[in-house]
Amino acid sequence: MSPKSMDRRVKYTIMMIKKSFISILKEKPIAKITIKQICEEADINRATFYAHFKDQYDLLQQIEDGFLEDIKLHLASIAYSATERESVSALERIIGYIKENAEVCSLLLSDRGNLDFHKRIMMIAQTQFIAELKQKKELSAEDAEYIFLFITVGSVGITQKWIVDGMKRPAVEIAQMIFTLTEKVLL
Amino acid sequence: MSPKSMDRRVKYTIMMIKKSFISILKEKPIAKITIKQICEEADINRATFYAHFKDQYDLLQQIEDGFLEDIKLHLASIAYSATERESVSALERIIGYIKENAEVCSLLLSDRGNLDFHKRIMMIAQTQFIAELKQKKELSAEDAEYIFLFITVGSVGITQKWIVDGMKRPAVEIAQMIFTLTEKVLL
DNA sequence: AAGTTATCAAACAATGTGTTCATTATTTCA
DNA sequence: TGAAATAATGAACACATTGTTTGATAACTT
Repeated sequence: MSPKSMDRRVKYTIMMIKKSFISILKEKPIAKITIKQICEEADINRATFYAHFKDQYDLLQQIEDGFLEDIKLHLASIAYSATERESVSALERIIGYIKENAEVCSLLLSDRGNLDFHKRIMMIAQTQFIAELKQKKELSAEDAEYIFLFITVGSVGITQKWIVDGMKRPAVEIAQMIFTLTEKVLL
Repeated sequence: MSPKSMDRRVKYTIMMIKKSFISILKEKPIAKITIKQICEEADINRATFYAHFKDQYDLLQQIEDGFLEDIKLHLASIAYSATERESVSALERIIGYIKENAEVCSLLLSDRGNLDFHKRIMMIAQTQFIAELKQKKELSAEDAEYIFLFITVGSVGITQKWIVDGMKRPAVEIAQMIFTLTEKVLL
């Protein structure tokens, strides 16, 4: 279902529903949001909602998926990075993209979204970077997983704090910080 | 409201409700759990539920709070630890306690519970440990916060994975791993 | 044993859910 | 452009959950 091949009506409907949902999500946790409310705010029939989404959670999931799709595209243009400069740059790109879409991101990455989404974003940037280091160092598969997890989740934590604090620092700085901490752990 | 001062009936009611809730939480996410279902499984009147809890989320919150209370007690017996051995031991204690109460913990710390709860547990063990290192190193307050966050959230990630993997490794090993990674970051 | 307090069953209006169906509006493409 | 295809709509529906209130009953405390 690429947005290109969609009927214009469908595009409009989905756009309005997502917009409405995001707007409501700013005010209350997802558990308190009703389908009815989403539809009223979007001025979309409730039956139409059910034609596209199962419930609020399915809707959130789809928003997140679309987001990751975008991020992947942003990264696709970057060649596989072997040097530090390139790694940091990849991280910076992602973090910069997050800043551009601050409104939605700060929602999805705040307490509102779910932790899995955080992880997925960070893993995109680091997976290949970590893969190399698995080889370089002589780590058991399981140990490597634990360390990988430590780094990934920690990085997510940092990004989240940065967002909550209003994204005042430049993205490069955060990217550099994550990279440095990662290196230390892998020393 | 310490459990000591409670009417026996109240103790019983709350016990049954929590038990029922935990049991249901194994099968479905909290959002899909209804008050009615909790009460039926607990054989408690619905009106009685509302006398004690606002909703499922309030109930979960209270379960988590009780849990943290327990953990704090477990730690209270440990003197302020300055050496590595003592720090690791403190971590091991917590992780060991988690293992003892595996059933509930694996729920609260899995995707089911919320991230804040993870953080709160780990912070208990590390707060004072980190405090020292803020002084030793010359870090700006903000930088220290970011690094602290990286470590805390990363540690939570490791513990979570350990639980999900069935807690096969001994608790000391995980404690040692967290300590080592923490030290590396702070190097 | 008497007084206090928690739980209970039953009932209630209010609200949301998920689905169906005929009707209307928009889009697609031949 | 005009016909066929498709999507959105409004209304209605049975059903479930919610949160609250009532007076009666049972258990606890002192």
